[in-house]
Amino acid sequence: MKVAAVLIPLPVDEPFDYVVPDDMALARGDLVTVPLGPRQMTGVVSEVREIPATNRRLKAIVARLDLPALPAATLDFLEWAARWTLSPPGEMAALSLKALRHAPPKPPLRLHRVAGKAPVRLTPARAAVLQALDEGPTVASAAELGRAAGVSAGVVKGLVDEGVITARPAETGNPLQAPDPHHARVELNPDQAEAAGQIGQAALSGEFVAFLLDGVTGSGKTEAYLEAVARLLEGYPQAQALILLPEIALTQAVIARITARFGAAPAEWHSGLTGPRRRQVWDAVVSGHCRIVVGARSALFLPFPNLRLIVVDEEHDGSYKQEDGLIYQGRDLAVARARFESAAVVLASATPSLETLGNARQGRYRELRLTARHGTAVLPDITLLDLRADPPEPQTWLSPPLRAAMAETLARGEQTLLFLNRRGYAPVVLCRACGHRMTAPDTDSWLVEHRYTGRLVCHLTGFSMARPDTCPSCGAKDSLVPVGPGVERVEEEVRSLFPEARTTIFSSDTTPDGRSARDLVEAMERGEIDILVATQAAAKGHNFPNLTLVGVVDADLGLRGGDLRAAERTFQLLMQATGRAGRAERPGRALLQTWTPEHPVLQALAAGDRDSFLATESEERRLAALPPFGRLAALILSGDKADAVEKAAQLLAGAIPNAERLEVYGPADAPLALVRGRRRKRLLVRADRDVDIQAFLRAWLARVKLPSSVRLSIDVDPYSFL
DNA sequence: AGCACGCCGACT
DNA sequence: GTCGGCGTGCTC
Repeated sequence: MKVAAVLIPLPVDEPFDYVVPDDMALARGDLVTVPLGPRQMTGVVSEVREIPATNRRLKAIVARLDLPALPAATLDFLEWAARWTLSPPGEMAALSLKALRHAPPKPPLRLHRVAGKAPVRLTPARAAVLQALDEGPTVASAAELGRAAGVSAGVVKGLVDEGVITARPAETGNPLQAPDPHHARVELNPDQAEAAGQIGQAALSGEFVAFLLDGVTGSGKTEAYLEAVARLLEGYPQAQALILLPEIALTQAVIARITARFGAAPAEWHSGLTGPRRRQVWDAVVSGHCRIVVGARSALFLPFPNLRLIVVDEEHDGSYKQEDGLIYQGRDLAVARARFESAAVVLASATPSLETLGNARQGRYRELRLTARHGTAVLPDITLLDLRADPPEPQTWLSPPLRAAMAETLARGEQTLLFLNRRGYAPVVLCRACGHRMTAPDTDSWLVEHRYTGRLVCHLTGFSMARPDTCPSCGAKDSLVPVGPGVERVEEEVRSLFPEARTTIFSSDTTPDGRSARDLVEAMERGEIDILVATQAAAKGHNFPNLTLVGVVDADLGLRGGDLRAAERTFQLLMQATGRAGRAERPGRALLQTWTPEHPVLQALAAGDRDSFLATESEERRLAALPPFGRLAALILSGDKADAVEKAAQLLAGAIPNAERLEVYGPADAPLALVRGRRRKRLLVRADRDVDIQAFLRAWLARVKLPSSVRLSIDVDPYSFL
């Protein structure tokens, strides 16, 4: 008999076997409906094999879905990714199938008036519809025609039912326009042309090649990789390319540039899409019609049959790391996917991660450097402002030299960006009477005061509460005071210092979606804003020609707390933020306020010396045998009851297998020991680079049976140490 | 993940 | 004497 192993979205580590009905042709990658207890689920066939009739009673596959199978390389990749991240393979595979829950949008209708046929009752609404049809386009949905006539779709449907209007599905063909590689060629400088040539050729070769595309802000990385996409499509028109971006705010700008370059909009893929649109893009990708996809990290799981090029833009960006649910590093999976596809992959950044740089230096990635800055712009002059010498007045955050520089900039009619990577008004709220610090009721994190909403917010869980009048600890009235600055508080200070200036905040609270972010960016580009107070939402990707001063309010922020990548992240963020200044003809400068100007990260920034910073940081990691010179994995145990979590941690700690060149630390309280009412304990594994850390983890976990009241999540290559 | 089975408190 | 709490375990 024939049996199929089917991956279904369950937290189990193996596919389930089902009998293949005799009349069903089935192969690896096919999508099927299978019974699971009382339910039915959609799954992917991982394997079909012939076995002798067995006494194991297996259920049968219900149906093979009438959809293209997952391409072989896609499925190979998904199964590998599950093993790599120690995730259930069915759940990994399900990432590729999420769009199937929706039907694609209904095709528009071709609407015609039937000659000589009048409605039985000509109501005003019906007359409006007929008039709109006579005047307007004839290809539309019933709802669109109704909207044009100012009535509901029901009126249109009534007329169709009565035979006054005929409605046939319009032939739309490919809903996504085909990109034209010749549409709008751009002049490239020699560095860009060299990079585009190498990437394009690699993508055409059908072999796996990884590139680091390393170039300062404004050196034209986007043009270079778009030209590589153009060369690929010229040489191989059926090829598909995937461009990954760290966040939606950036996608609008890149999409506009792709549309301009290729004369057709690429397909977008991110969490903001509607279900039907997702399905439409999914269909177009799996059928091979869709050539260019621009998306967030989840686009990595789309079923491309012909993927030849993956670009990971801003590869150093922390948002490629997925932290909840399935835990993975999107940038690393992108490289793995390219390997399975025999495609080229480009990791692009002005401040590459140490991991990527290490891979380049070891010869695993080819290094392409863009050195020339666009136009006449130069990198800004970076100065450290020692707050010990020039402290701000009490309860203010801008030092006298920074204020003076802002005044000059304003007087010249140029723009200032004040950068502070802290949302809200104040990061901490204290009681003046008893010293109580406001925290979330079920989480070990401080509540951040937001004045715009008048609420205290937990940035970790989203919990919020109205600001109380009395201290919940001692009951004192009006004793709660905000401590420290967030962007809202800095904005308040700026408004009182420069009441005549046009001041705006840019943070995820004020611009929650791509559209509002784009509006704000455009207002900034048109010079309608004098002073922008921004979190990292504004740190990257935008070109503000009249911006000549960047003030970093707290350059020390992020260097505190000391996790593995603190220095690296701070360097990258500040480099991106200061890189905003002086992108057009005017020279820019950046002033960094700090209490520790001697810190190596800040010294490297002030010297504009990225390579020496990276060399120093890299050496420290090498000495400690930490990533990228060693490997890490975190095991987080969580549960409602502290004693159960503690016992499970002891159970795990007692079952550590022997291993060479590998150590286990902990168990210890996770840095945030209480999140959403759940206690958390953490164990950390460090291993040398060539140790198979996944095999070790599997062997370890096989030895213990954890109670179901405690949840274990495994993070191979943890980033956040929360 | 869902969903069922299974042992201990307050109700018709 | 039952209805229902969520702890434990299973789903091919």
